Amino acid sequence: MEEKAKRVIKTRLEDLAREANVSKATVSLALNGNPKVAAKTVELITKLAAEHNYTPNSFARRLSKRTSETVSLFMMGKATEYSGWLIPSSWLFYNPIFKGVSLTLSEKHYQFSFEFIDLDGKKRENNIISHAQSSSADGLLILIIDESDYSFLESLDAFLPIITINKKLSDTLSSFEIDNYKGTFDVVNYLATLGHRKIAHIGGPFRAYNAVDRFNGYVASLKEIGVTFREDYVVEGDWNIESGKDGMKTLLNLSEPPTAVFCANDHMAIGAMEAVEEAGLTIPRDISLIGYDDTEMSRVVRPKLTSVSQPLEKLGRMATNEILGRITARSAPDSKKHVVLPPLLVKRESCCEPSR
Amino acid sequence: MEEKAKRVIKTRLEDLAREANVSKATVSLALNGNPKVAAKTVELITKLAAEHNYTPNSFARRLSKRTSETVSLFMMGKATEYSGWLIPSSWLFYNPIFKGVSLTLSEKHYQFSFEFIDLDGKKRENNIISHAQSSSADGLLILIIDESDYSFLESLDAFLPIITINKKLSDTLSSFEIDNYKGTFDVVNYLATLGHRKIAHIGGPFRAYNAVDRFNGYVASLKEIGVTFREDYVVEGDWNIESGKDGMKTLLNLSEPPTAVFCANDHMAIGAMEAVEEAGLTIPRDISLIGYDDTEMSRVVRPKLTSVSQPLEKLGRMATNEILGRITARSAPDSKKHVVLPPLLVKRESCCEPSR
DNA sequence: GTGAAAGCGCTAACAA
DNA sequence: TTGTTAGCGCTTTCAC
Repeated sequence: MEEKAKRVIKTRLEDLAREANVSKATVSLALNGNPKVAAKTVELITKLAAEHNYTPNSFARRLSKRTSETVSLFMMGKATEYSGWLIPSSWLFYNPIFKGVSLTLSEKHYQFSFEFIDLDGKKRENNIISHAQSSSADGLLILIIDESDYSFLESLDAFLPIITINKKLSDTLSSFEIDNYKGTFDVVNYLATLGHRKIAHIGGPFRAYNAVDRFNGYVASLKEIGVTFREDYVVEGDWNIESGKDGMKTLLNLSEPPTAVFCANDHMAIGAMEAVEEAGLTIPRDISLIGYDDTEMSRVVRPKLTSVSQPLEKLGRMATNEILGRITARSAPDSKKHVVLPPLLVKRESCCEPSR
Repeated sequence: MEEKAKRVIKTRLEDLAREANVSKATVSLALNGNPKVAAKTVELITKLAAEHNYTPNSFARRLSKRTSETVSLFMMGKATEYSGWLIPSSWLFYNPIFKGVSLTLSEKHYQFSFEFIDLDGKKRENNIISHAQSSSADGLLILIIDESDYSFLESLDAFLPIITINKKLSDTLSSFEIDNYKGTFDVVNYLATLGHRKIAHIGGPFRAYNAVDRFNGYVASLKEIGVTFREDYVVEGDWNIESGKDGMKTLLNLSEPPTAVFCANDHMAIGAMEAVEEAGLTIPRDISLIGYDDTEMSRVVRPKLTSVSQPLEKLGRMATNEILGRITARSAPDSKKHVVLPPLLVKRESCCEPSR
């Protein structure tokens, strides 16, 4: 193999044109399904294209059409240790979304680009804009994790379709999320039905929207079932197993420990289990326990963990379809869409009536 | 906001040129660090570029330079139910690789494109070639999962740098993998040291390379410790929890059941645990158990599962760095690289001396 | 040290 | 129905 031959020689539009004895324009039109081209010309060209395994140079096409046929998924969060993409414990949460987005995009022959954007970085605004520019996406899917000032997104949306996932930021920015309130209400209500009144909460880090929403949901649900909120029944974790364990220890040391605890994710619930175990107590007899996310782990621990399952892949697919629609519509829709999908309480073995 | 203003107006090279009172060529050279440009010209242009938040149109540049600054990660497998990308139980295995690749690429300002390639599809060869073309990658990282005929990759490598991950296909194709033989030997040897002779194996689906390698490693290690191989001590699973459970049931029903079983991944090991539990036996007293992959779940089950940890993220990073080197070298290296990284046996609570 | 000009491969008016 | 032509925004000789 000669050194010179190292580059793959791709057939170009021009090659096909020469061979078919037509112009480049005709080939282009034919291949793009323009109805004005004669049927037999189309046939010939298609045949030729197939023979030569022709694929258009996507850069040339995009340069010319001034679109990128790309949508970017930006994951906005603080690049601290706990941030989703960086630690395994959150993969089970992000992966389904990721999968939904990437599969949908590839079905529609769109490129998918993924970027983690660090909110701690200075000039966050410029950061996301330059990311958007360099990925030259036709649309942005923004996965909102942490609380922050996202107001600049609204003006960006005027130029570039934007949809937020996991959190509705404002009326003017379309969003797709899962109903944390319903999820938490189902949890608290289930516990109440079982007879629990002393229901504690181990939350995620309160700079994360999901953590805050689930906490708020917990508080609201408590009110709904007529139980007064106790500050000492709430502890803040960091999504990880260890923090759940610590949280449960704190709760167990209370003069009046809870009979049930609701954790904002499965990992912390599993840590909590360990603490209960180490304290010589058993679940659910002494403490009822509920997690969130319905990860595989919840089915694997003993007792099996009651949890809340979320249609995450569907969320990703729906958001992707919406952004694709916005891109092809090429104008702002009359009204912004705000979709909230319901989660589902999955009852397993970690809850029962209170014994005290 | 006018409808017309919908498109983001990016500053172009030309805009900077006009403002700096130089030609497009100069701006281009200056921005690309060409030493022939006068220092003060460079300074001016850089300042202007920063002010205008200039990023080059990547499509124009790529079209002109005839490179894509993209590397693709192709995941080659059968798109049946169990295929990695499609089921959660394998995410814990693929994610670290994925993460290593994508992070390294983004550090080097390369684009990352990801594609799942279905080996069941007809015209597999064309399939991957057209995928490679349409992603127009400068290099290919190929994650090999299932056994298949990959010989066509070698000729492709002459045009486009290719590196396989997870499996060495041939001498002429660089590869990065983790030593399944060492991993399995450490497992079997550990069990032998404990005094076990009746060591069974629950394998993955035998069309998967990892499953085959771990099985072969098991057989070879048995020989090494002087134990004769028994066919009835091997059962084939499908990586999932349920299949591990079924496998263990089969093993338990043997007239002479094993005292230890080595599972080709953690999920199956956890299924096996369930079967042991249901049979009224306990781990490790009645049966010693070892998994593979060292997923989080292994730390979460009771007893904690002994497993084999693999430097997957590092594997992804190394492979990426190598392909980047190959791309910039722009010629084949003298010799192909074959890197095999060692795994590590992580001892936990699921093994002890045999009681029988 | 800088500029003019050609060209990367494709699309899209506008003509013919 | 098909061809001509002019870009898209950047890089890169080759003159000056």
